[in-house]
Amino acid sequence: MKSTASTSEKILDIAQSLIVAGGYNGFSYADISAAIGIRKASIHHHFPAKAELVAVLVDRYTRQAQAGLQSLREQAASPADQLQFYIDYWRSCIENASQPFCVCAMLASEMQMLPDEVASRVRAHFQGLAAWLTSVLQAGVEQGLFRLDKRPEEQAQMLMASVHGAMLSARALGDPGLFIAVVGPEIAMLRAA
Amino acid sequence: MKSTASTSEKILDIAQSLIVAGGYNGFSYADISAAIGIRKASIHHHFPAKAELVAVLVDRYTRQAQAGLQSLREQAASPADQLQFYIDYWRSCIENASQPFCVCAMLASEMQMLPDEVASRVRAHFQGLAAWLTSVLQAGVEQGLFRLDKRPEEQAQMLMASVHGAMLSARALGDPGLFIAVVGPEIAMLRAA
DNA sequence: CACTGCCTTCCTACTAGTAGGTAGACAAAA
DNA sequence: TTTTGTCTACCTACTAGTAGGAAGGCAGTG
Repeated sequence: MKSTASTSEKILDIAQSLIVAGGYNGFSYADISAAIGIRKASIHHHFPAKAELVAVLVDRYTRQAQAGLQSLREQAASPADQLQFYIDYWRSCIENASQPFCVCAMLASEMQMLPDEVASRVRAHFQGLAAWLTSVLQAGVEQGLFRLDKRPEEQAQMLMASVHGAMLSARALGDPGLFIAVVGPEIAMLRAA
Repeated sequence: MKSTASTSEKILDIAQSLIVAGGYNGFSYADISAAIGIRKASIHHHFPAKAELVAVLVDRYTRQAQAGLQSLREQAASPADQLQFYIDYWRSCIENASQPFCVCAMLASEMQMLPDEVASRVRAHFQGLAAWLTSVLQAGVEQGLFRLDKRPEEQAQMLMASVHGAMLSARALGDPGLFIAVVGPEIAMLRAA
């Protein structure tokens, strides 16, 4: 089962796991170099500048996320299920301590000192996610599954903040159960009585 | 209105605002040096190592926070008010965009790569805060003000995660209103009907 | 077929600048 | 006089980034 990923993809994979662990300033080209056995200069060949590397990385991440959300909307029967699958995805990531922690949740906390080209992409990711959540909530309301206190856009923002906040808290305190303890009641409240 | 703070305190003040903006790896002795007009070496006189500086900083922050929470418990009449004042403190900080963003919320997201002496202190801060929240919730239950779904310890952890998560989200998305939108319903739910 | 030239990928070797940290001199205060 | 705080001057390790070349694949051309 050899790795068939291209070098650029391997670089992005390693960079992503390093960012998830330590943020934008928490890794260097030397770290990537050591991790995949390639010289620093070769990384610069693929990604001339660090900001560009991370920008491409966030683009890739957003693309994957959007594809996942899209297929979720096509496969899951009801808006309630779609929302539940979304939450469950992160819950299992956190419980298994599997790396795919949300790279944008991490970068978001460093927003203030991110290069513009990165910061704008992180914001774009959140916009895309909020749009998906909004449409799911909207559909749920129309089908009589959800009952919202506020406008779907606002409710989507709140849900997103809860999910990412809970994700950070659960990891920081080393208590995976915290994620579902925070997010669970939040989505339970959306359900129509 | 001259500053009467000692050099060490000025160093800690600047360091704190720098950490809040960019995290542990987001600032250097040179940054502090430039900000308060003192040489790098002089900072090393006060704080030999960076990890030590931040450890002292977190200690100071925790001490201040505990003092604030203590006086809150003495002054505010009911547990419900105490909780409300706590939330309001952060809400006003975020809405005024005044710097006193929680330095531990920031450091928590970098937990994995913090020096041990810093990480343990950040955890200690959260433990202390959780203890305060637990006792407030407990008192509220005894006075018939709150009705909790879970044990007070758990509920306190959840509340803490929500507050810090909402804080990070509100700042990242540049939407201060998000803080109260996320935290508000959370505490409303605690209230006995 | 061989030859040429281009392109991709990776390399060694380097740069300028910054990181955290140290040694020792000096002045003022205790 | 010892202590405290600051300085200049320096160190080593590491940062992102560059220059230039070697090796191989892959056209197209004779």
